[in-house]
Amino acid sequence: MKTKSSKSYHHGNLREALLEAAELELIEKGVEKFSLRGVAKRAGVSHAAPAPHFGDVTGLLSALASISFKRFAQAMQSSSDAINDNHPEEAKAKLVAIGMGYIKYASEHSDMFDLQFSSERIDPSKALLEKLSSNSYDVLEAHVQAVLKLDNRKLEDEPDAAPMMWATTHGLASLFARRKRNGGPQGQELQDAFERILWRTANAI
Amino acid sequence: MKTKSSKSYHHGNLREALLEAAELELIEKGVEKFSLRGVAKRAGVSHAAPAPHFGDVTGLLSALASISFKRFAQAMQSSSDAINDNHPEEAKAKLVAIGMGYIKYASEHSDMFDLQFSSERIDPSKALLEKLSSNSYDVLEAHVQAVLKLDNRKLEDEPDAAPMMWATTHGLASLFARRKRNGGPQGQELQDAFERILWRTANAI
DNA sequence: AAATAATCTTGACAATGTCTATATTAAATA
DNA sequence: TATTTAATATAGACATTGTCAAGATTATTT
Repeated sequence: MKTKSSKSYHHGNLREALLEAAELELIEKGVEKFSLRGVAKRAGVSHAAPAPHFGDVTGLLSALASISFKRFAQAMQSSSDAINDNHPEEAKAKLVAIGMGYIKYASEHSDMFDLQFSSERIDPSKALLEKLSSNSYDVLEAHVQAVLKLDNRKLEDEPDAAPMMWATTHGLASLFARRKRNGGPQGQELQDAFERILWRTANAI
Repeated sequence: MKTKSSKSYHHGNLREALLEAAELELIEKGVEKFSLRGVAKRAGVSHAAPAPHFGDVTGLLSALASISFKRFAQAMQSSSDAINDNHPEEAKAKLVAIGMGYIKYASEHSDMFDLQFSSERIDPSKALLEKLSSNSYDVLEAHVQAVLKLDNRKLEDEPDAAPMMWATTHGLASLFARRKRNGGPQGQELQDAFERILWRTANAI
């Protein structure tokens, strides 16, 4: 088992090291100023070392976006799990929690979030990316389904319900992430407003 | 009055010519691959000619984003104006039309829309940009106000109403624009679904 | 042990944004 | 009108970037 500090010609764990370096690069420089050479420098390898692992810069960023999608879905799920099971309005509360987890992830990891949803530097047709992207949607859709079930309704009866919830949540998240990036306000009142809006939307589906 | 085809050293109307060239460049290359030198080439001037007019590439793109914001607000307004004044639910129908205009602009001019809302290549603190951005929001807010007035409510009583409508509309628009960019479906059924969702949201404020 | 494949380095190339110096023309001023 | 001043555009240079090709080094397989 090779360690990362080994000075051998072969790194031994370069793929993961590059992904870690890429995340730092993304956080510090942002999506647009993200540089492949900068990543290589961070990892202490030559500028062409990433090629065998990721091809071009799009390949590296797509792999990073895949990681972000995994964490994203996980953040939503754990936000939902934090709702107590004997909550008076459990289903809706969990759906709102999903939305708040969505927003929280977007604001705390705005660069990764941008990479997922609004970057031309990734290739969405990469199989893994498409799958993980739809996984995230499925998490939310499952919670919408649970809410519909309260009234004995099904997803097929209400094809607009999940897209509506997704759109509102995504709109809040991306507008908030943008505002945060531009130095706008981001206090608790705003979070409270988001939660109220999500509740209203959950009640309207 | 100089014509654009004049071969004089001074262009005479370079600022506007560069903005037109920049829009073409943006449409053909996208935000990320947008090149200042490419714009200069299109306009038939040297690569450093844009500098006196816009400073750097951020200056040019910010100016272009300002133009887009103007058209954006105008598209929403004219979409609202197209609703007949004796529509049975005039106020809500106009609000929904605003949303549909929003979505239509995002899908028909997705590159300009991206530039407005999700690009690190513009400087949002440019005075004109901030003003035009809030103008767009004001158009929607005014329509929300008209809807609230139906029940003798005021904007101050319902601080969440306009943000909720904005978020849902923006979410639909940006998710749809992304899907379109990635070659996803974009049929009439989708437009109908958007309209139903906007109606639901308008009824929930 | 030898052959093959994967990994990494080095060097090169074109493209890009921006800076400086300079040329040309327009506008202001005397 | 003549001259000065400012604005506008060009040309050249520079550092940075992504990608490619050739070769060196090491793992892996045969």
